[in-house]
Amino acid sequence: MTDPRWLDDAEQRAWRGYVRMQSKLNAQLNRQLQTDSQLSLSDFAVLVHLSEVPDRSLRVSQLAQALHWEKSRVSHHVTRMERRGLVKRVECPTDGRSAFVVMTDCGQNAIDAAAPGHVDTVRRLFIDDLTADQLKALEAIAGQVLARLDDEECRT
Amino acid sequence: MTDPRWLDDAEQRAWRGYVRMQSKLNAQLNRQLQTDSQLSLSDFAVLVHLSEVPDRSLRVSQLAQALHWEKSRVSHHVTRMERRGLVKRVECPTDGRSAFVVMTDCGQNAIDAAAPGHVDTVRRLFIDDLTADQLKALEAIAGQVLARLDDEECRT
DNA sequence: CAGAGGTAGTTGACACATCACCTAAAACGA
DNA sequence: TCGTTTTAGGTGATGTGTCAACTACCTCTG
Repeated sequence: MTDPRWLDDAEQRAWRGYVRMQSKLNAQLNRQLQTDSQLSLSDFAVLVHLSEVPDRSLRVSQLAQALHWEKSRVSHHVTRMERRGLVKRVECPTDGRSAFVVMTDCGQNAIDAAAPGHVDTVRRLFIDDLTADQLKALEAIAGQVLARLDDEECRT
Repeated sequence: MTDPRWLDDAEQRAWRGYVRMQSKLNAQLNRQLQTDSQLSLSDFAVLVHLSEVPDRSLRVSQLAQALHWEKSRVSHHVTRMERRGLVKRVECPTDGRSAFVVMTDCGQNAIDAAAPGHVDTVRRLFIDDLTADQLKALEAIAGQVLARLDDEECRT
């Protein structure tokens, strides 16, 4: 490692601001969803993906891909959600290794009940404070950084 | 809850991009720090704050305030870091309730060793891909959103 | 100086994430 | 067809984060 290029002032401010925003925003969104709907952001993400798909059913690996989660994370999370009746596992008849994750009616109700409050919170805490230009800037930043992250990931 | 205002296309793109960037970036930064230096981002944050302070020592509540963490989180984390010898607890002689968290030499070495690689990763994955304007935009966004978040928090 | 109330910190229970490893069922090639 | 490899998914251990409840100590007021 050659002499590191420390962050200059502007970089420092941007980075620390971003980190702090990110962590607080996450915490608040989680808290709102949890207290108002007894769901975590992760539960919500899983349910969203299942609700957007025919039969409300995806294989574990598809879910992992859609969510950009590791399969083990999906598996653990599905186990917990299954315990609460939000989803259930169904074995695949044609491939003995495979398992479907199916959203139950209870899961559907949960997300229907949670979605409006969640969107509202996302707006209140984030979207509605930003101008159209800022949204565009953010989208661009996310795009660039994600490209870099994906790139880096492949290289591994 | 009146009819929710769902996100329009641009908002959707910005929001989803941000969420995804945020989660992947976090994961990668954590992974790099972990594999190269056996530290988590949280460990790193604690050590940074301790290293910037006289005696490398802060009371738990000061640490909590500096990091914007709950005191319970600090307590748990300090326990884990203490187990690894990165910090130690010292009772306060003047206030029997209080405890100091002091960075050990081992902790100092750990952060000295970790910092260059971490900054480098932050640059590679994030900062260096962004223009000065983008950094300024990001700082502004973070500022606005944080103001809103703090505001919301007080209100509670 | 008693005791009411606040403050500093810890603890236990639980949810979450990651890692390394494991099992079983395909798929495939000699 | 047999044995190897790949693929789908699950498991256990460990570290992390949150909440609610708790202990011990300080402080302040009558």
